[in-house]
Amino acid sequence: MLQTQTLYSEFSGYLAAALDALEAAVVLPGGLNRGAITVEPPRDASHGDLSTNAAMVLAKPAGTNPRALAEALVAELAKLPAVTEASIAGPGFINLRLSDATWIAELRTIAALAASYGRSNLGGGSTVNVEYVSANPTGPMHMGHCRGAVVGDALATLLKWSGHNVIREYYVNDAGGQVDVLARSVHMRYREALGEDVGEVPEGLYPGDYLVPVAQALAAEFGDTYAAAPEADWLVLFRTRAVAAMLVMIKEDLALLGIEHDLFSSEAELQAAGKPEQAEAWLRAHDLVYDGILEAPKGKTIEDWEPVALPLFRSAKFGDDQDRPIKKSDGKWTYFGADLAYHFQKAESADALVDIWGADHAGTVKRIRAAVAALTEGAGKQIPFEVKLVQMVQLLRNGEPVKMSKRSGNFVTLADVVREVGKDVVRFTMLTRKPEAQMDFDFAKVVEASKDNPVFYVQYAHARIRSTLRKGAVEGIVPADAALDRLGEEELALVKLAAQFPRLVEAAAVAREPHRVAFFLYDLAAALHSYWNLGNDKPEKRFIVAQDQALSGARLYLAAQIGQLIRNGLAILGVEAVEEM
RNA sequence: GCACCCAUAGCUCAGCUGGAUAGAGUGUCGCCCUCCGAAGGCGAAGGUCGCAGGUUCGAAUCCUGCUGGGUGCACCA
Repeated sequence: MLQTQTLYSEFSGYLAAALDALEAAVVLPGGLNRGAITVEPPRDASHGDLSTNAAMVLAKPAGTNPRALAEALVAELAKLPAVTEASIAGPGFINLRLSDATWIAELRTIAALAASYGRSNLGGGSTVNVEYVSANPTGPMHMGHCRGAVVGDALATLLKWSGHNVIREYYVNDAGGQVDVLARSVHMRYREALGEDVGEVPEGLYPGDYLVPVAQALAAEFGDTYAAAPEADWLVLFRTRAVAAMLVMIKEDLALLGIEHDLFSSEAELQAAGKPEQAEAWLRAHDLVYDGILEAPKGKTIEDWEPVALPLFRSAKFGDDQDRPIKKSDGKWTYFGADLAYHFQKAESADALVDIWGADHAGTVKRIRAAVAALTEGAGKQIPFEVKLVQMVQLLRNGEPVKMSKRSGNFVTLADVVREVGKDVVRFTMLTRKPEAQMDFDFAKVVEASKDNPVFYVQYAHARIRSTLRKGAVEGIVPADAALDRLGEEELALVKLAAQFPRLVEAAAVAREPHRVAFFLYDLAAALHSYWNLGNDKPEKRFIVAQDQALSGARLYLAAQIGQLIRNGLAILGVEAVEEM
């Protein structure tokens, strides 16, 4: 069940009709651009329930002044049955106050749509490919991957709620030099498993113990066949086995976070299928790839640097520092060379591409965007391609930085952190900051179960609602919609906040910013707690009022819908709504 | 040297893609437990939105230039 009409979009329609009426009456010239018109709640609730800037936006092109136009619009809008008051404020804002019945109707809508309230058809079923995580298959996930994983996953769900078909994709870099290093590392462990004393793990190999079981399995299966054999005999086999084992581990780590991808795309398979060659041929034919000399990198001295001729992509034409090689001097594809073909492949089965990358890859955004734009345009369909850069997370423990170093093998694994603080805390915390801002993740603060901690604050609001409903049930009072007209100002304030959820979800999806949902939930929880606390001093404001079954039923109905809304928001974020705390 | 991100209350951060008197938590100060949950509640103080220009009815938000912090700058991934 999809919700296509929200209260706000409904009023946008009414506004458009009012403008049409003014055009028909020749108060307003036809053909004005209405794109900048908004219908939203005023920042200050005392101004009313809805506000529009239409008069200010249209006054100038219409050759009139905002107040005059606003007066004409107010006259039209005041005719709507849902509008109890229409007024002009400030430079020409039109503020509308809506009848209680309108809000009560919205409350019923929440109840009717339940777990679908907030879904929309904004995306019109178009397919968005969201690529996230894509960690190299050389070891378990570490905390450096965590933020991108959570943000990507929440974004994917958010886009689904907004009416997109979503492909969650993981790009497996199983073709580069680092997986050869992985294979060699496993070979060392393999010799160790056969009884050889390998001593200290040599510099340049992965030292992690997690390779031991892979090596043991190879030793059990093949004995000492490859112990003294030349690398060419075992490299592919060991690499394949190791990558497969690493992917199993990675999927387990992701499962701890509640993340499951639809598609794992292999770089090796992409290359085997000749995709990079096809891309290169097209780019060469359009003079976007040429054989040239790679310039020396600037601002950084490299001892053994010497000029080499390589096939270069003209990324400098698109704002990059210099043109970038798509092949290495040994004839193999560079990461970039394979990656542009990979994105072109993704574009074949999607209407839009979104990549979630760590900020350390920011320098490669321009070249890949330029290459993808050229390739998809060349193929006759322009596919929007966005890269969302997720900034670094600094891990702290009681204010002290926790060191992360993959090379040394003693990095902080994602699994350890999830086991220590829990999936919900990790996910919610990662979503309480806009992705492009750096963040600290302090173990001590994050597990603190108090109001300081947004996760618990939101979950507590839900638990409180559930416990109240349980208590009501014990006393024979259940949510009922018979006396909703008895809900007063304080109760309807909750409904008004709740009613913003659909437009918030849409805006968050358009901006690709799932963190907005987290902040909305925090606000909603605050409003719920605040209403609750009215009951501390005024027993007549409690959800359950002993002498008044009808009123209690109505309030429990409201509570039930707020609870539903919290569940919906948490579902987008991938966080559990708890029954009790 | 260049590119990208960030800069908002003492601290940690929001600010709905240009709207009205810039918000929340925390900290500080003052009150409040016989209570459907006090790990709480109510209230107060606290701001040159880094700086300087520009765009327009209107700027924390957009543009330009600075300052400060972060990240990255071989054919690595």
